[in-house]
Amino acid sequence: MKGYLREGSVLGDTSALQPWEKLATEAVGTVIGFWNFKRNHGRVWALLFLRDTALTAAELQDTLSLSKGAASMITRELEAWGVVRRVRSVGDAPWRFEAETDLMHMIGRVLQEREGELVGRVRLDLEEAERLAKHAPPEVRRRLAKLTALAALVDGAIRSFIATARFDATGVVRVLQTSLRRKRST
Amino acid sequence: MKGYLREGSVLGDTSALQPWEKLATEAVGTVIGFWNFKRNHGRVWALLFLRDTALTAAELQDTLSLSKGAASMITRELEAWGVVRRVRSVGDAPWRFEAETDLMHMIGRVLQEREGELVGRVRLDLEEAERLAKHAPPEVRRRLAKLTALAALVDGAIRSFIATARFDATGVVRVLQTSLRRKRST
DNA sequence: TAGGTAGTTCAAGGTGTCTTGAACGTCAAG
DNA sequence: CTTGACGTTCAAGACACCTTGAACTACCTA
Repeated sequence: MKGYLREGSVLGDTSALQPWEKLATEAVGTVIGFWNFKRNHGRVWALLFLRDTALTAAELQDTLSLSKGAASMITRELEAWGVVRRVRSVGDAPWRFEAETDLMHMIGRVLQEREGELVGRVRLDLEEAERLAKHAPPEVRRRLAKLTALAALVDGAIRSFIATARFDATGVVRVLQTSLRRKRST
Repeated sequence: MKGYLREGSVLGDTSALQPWEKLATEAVGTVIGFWNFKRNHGRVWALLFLRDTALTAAELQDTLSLSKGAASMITRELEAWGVVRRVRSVGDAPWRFEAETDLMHMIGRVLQEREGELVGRVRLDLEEAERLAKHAPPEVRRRLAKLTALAALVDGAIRSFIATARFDATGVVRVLQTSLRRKRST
C-alpha cells in the first residue's frame, strides 16, 4: 500500500464518483450554491453524506477535483457551521471528515447563522422607520406596519425553527398558526 | 407648474426621501439583494409601496439615484414579475408605476418564478440518482432516500404556498402537517 | 539534518454579475 | 422637418466573489 498514493489507485476506491454520486452531489451543490453558499460546500457535504465513511481532505480533493486550498477552506467552513465533523482516527492518521446526518438540525444551524442576523436587523430597521413615521399619513403608517408584520412573522418562524429543528417541522407550524390567529388580515 | 421640472423642485415633492423611507427602502433592498435579486429591485418596490401614489420612472430615478438605464430595466423586471404595475394616467402622460400590495401573493409569484423550477429539477435529479443506486449498499440508498424526501417536502411546501398564497400561510401549514404524518422519521 | 506529508494562508488572477451612459427608436408638438 | 421628452438596449467598465497554487508552518521519520 505504501507505494500507491493518491493518483492512479488500483481499485477505483475512494476516488471516482459513482454515477449516482455524481448526480446527487451536483444536485445538492446546485441548491446550496443557489442558496448563496459555494457550490462546493454542497458537493463536499453531499459526498460525505452519501459515503457512510469519513474521508480525508485529500480524498475529497481529488474525488471532487478541488484545489488543495479549496479543500482546506471548504472543509473548515463546513466544520465551523457544524455541518461536518472533523475526526482523527487511531494513531496519527490525517484528519477525516464526516457529515452531520440530521438534515433538519443542519438546516436550523445554517438558518441561524445566516438568516437570523439579517432578518433580525431588517426587522429592527423597519420598526425604527415606523417610529420615525409617527406623523406621516395613516396610509403610509399602515403600509409600514404591514412590512414590519411580515418581518416579524418571518423572524418568528425562523427562531422557532431553530429552536426546535426537527424533520417534523412542528415548531414552524405552531408559529405560523398562532401568528395566524393574531392577525387575520395584514 | 410648467417650468419646474425634475431638478430643484420647489416643494421637496417626489424626490427627497423621508427619513423613514430611507430606512425602509434600504432595509427591503437589503433583504431582496440578499435573496438573490438586485438590491434596487427591493428599493424601487419599497418606495412605490410606501408612497401610495404611482411614480414615473424619472421620479424613481432621482429619488433613488438610479441611472436612466437602471430605472428602465428595474421597473421592467418588477413588472414582469407582477410585483409592480405600469399604469398610464389620463391623456398621454409618461408611464407610472405602482406597487403590488398583496405581500403574500407577491412572494408566491416570485417563489414560483425562482424556486419552483430549481427545486423541481433538483428533485428529479435526486430521484434519478436513487434509481441509479438500485444496487448500492442499503445505507447509501437510505441516505439518498433521505435527500429526496427533503426535496419532495420542500417542493410540496412551495407548490402549496404558491397555490394558496395568502398572508395566513394556511396552505403551507397544511402541507407540513400532512407530510408530518406520512414520514415520522426520515 | 534532510525529506516528506498534512494543513493553512493569502495574493493574484478568473468569473460572472451589475451598473452606467451613450446611441437609438418613437411619438407628439411646434 | 425639427425639437424634445420618454423609453429601451447594449457594450464597456466596475465590482464582488471564487478559486488557485505557491509559500509557509508544524510535525514525523530516516
